[in-house]
Amino acid sequence: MELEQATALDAETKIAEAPGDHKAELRLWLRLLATNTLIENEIRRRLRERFDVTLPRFDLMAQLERKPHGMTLGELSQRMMVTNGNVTGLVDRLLAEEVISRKQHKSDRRSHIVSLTEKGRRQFAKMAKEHENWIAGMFGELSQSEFATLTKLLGKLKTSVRNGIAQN
Amino acid sequence: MELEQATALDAETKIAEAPGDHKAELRLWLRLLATNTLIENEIRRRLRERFDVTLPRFDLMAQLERKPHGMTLGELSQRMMVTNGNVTGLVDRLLAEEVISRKQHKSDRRSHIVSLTEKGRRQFAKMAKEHENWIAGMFGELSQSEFATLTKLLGKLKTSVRNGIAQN
DNA sequence: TGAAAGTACTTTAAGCCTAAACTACTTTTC
DNA sequence: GAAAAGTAGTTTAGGCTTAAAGTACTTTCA
Repeated sequence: MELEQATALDAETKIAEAPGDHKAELRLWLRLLATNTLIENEIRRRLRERFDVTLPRFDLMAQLERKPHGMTLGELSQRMMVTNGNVTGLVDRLLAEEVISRKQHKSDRRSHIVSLTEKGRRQFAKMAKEHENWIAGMFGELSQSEFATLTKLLGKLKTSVRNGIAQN
Repeated sequence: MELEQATALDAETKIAEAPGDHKAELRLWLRLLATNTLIENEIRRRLRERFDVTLPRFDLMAQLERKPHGMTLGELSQRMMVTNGNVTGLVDRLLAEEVISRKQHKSDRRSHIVSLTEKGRRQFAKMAKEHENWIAGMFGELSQSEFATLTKLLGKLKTSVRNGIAQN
């Protein structure tokens, strides 16, 4: 039943909400978005400065690194949550840098398997190590239990979002 | 004290970590990123489908809606966490749609004030209402207390990230 | 007061990203 | 087994985004 401050959150807001009002949900979304953007912009900046690489390229390499036998473009686009056309372009650019290779699928001639080259694996290993430290540095103020709670609740939110989207 | 499922988190990971290993932090970041992308992609899709508008344009209008007297392009780019050049382009497109207006700053001739037109205010009001419901629909599975905890912890994370970036 | 430094914004070049239309191939169905 | 439906990937057109360089104006300070 408290009034809202300029920037602070208010756990009791829902109680006083008018029907159809979802300010608290909106605030959570804006906070999630802002936090994400803050991190993403900084990671982008550092990847460029330190390794002259873009975040989408780093992300694509990270996906491939987990699958030594490679994966199809379609699987890549699903995992990266982007369109096929987007992956086509990224793959072209990474092929030109010789950090990935592409070969025909054995049985399905529409399909192609891409995987990291040796050069790609080496390059990615260096980047991944620093990247991990950057993230740890940014997350340093959270305690272990806050960490665990946040990870758990985000998992729950993710499930809720997936279901909310599926239903319409 | 829970054991890890195939996809679930593991609160005890840190204890067993090798020095210099930050898998738990990385997992939190990936989960934050995935959740954000999931929501953002869906909001983008619905804004396009329902109102034929892009997320950046919606976002810019949302910023202006909170400031009836308008704001400068620089203030917009700060709040939206994008570059000045980006805002220049967005403003051009929104001017062409006549949902915002731009006028010279009274005392500083380098500066311009943009604000929503009447048409823009009307359009935004309609969109904002549905947008709020979309978010609420996606977040529906969280309890009130989970909601409050998540909002609080994200606030803390945001502060940690800001500080982590500032220190370098 | 006038040169130097700084600020607000724009322009440019290049990469990212999407939806929609397309090509080539595979699977289903009758 | 051939037409229809479906799938993997590419192309295209257009918008978003950035870093870096440029223009026009304002502030600082010697």
